[in-house]
Amino acid sequence: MSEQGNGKDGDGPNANAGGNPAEVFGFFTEIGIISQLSNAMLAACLPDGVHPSHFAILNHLTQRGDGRSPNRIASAMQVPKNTMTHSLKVLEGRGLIAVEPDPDDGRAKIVMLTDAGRQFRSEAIAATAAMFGKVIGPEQRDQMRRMQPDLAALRKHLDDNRQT
Amino acid sequence: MSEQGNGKDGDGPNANAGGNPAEVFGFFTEIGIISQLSNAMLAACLPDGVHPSHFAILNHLTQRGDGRSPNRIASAMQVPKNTMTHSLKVLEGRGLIAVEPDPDDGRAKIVMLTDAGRQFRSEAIAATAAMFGKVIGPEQRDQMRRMQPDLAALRKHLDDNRQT
DNA sequence: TGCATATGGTTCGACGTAGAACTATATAAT
DNA sequence: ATTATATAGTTCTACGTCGAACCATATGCA
Repeated sequence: MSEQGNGKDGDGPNANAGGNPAEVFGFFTEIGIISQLSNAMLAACLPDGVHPSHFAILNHLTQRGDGRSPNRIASAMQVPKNTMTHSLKVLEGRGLIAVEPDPDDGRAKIVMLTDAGRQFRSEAIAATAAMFGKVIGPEQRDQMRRMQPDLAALRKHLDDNRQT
Repeated sequence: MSEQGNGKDGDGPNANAGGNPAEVFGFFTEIGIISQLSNAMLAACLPDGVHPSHFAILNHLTQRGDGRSPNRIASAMQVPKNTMTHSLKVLEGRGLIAVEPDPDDGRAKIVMLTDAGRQFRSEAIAATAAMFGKVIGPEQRDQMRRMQPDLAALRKHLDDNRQT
């Protein structure tokens, strides 16, 4: 983002706290743009009414295993539970998941992947990989590999220290 | 995201196109999470009804200069122009910008920052910098600095090669 | 047992985002 | 000059997201 870089605008008592705030600001801006672009690429690979956030749920269930409660899924994806209620209704309506009552807890439910859901995810991943293959070359892959450790560490730090 | 990493699911004809697609997928997932977290931090610093996207517009006008058309701002931020119409109406309603007709083009308008808008942005930046200062330490700053060149290069590449 | 509190999920209302259709002005072609 | 086309903005509608209020069940405590 590049901010002013002259230290003129954010000058509170301890505005830059041991570093240039514009640097941090710019970094997150860059991150946001990449996130937006990659998300758009993913969205372009998904059919009709399936949003990237829906795909992320299928992905999560495949990797971490299904049979979990909506609430657990919601906190794993860091969205409020009412949002999860809505998203699960969409996925259920398309037959990609099945939502059943939890036999051990009268309040809770259990989310199961259907065969259609698993197949849908596989096809979406294939389509996405194909598209990425057109845009991501060896140079980009190297960049990603270089950033990966710092990126993961930063993500973890932010995740642990978030005040929400 | 870590995908399977066994190359079992996305195996179309040329599924991995010279690299592991799960690697790319995981990278973007990490990026998405960081974007979400940093955005949440920013949102927490903004008052009542001002969304990060609104703040981004003020920021853009400050850095790139005001007096531009809504359409130019929209394409710079990569949102559709109807979204920009809505966002500008919010900012105008709060007195942070002024929208005037373009004297040179009967169709177009011109967006100007107001003094209140400039001041609002300064205060928001100060608040954000303060919050970042609490969460971002020297180690994180080093990580960001290390990633910065690759990140910028990747962003530019994706930006140039997007099919939208 | 009975009551307070916590937790899982849903409903409601508000808002940001975006595609499609529309109006108005500008530009190009004939 | 007239007509076709492109561009700037708006409106309409639909959808994802989320805070707040709400209901039902579960748990802790007296």
